[in-house]
Amino acid sequence: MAYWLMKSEPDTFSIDDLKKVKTEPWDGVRNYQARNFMKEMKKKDLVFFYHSNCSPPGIVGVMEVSKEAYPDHTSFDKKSKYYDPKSTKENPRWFMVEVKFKEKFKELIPLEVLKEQKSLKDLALVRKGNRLSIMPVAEKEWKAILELKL
DNA sequence: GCCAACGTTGGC
DNA sequence: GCCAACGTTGGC
Repeated sequence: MAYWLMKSEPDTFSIDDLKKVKTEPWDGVRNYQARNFMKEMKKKDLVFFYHSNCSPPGIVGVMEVSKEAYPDHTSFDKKSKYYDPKSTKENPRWFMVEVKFKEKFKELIPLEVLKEQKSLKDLALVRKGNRLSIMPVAEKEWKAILELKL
């Protein structure tokens, strides 16, 4: 089993939104590295939910992969803001996974606190200028982060 | 295949 | 709202 972290802007889609709808297709990813990580995800993999572009940014909970990578149909939809003419049903370029709500932390674990952890110095999230929205988390890192929650 | 210009991400 | 860092695009 593997561990991951996925970012979302809470104004667009927050952990509370996920809690309400229970499961959600993670559509709109238009970055090759992030896409490739989604293709590696397996059912039951655990994923940190990260709130980005807000104050304060940080990890707010845990979700679980409930459906493995399948074509992101919003890339075929001319009306969607995620439309990509280079992605076709015959040869889809973009994929998504479906995630299921597991847990919302009592308190957000701030990015600032994550940055202080020596054990997390290799995590892409805390490295300067990193904009990757989906990234792998090592088992050791996963455990270290869970110890930070209240 | 290089690289400048441009658009986006996301912390602050 | 600013802007640094990064990815992508397109001219050559």
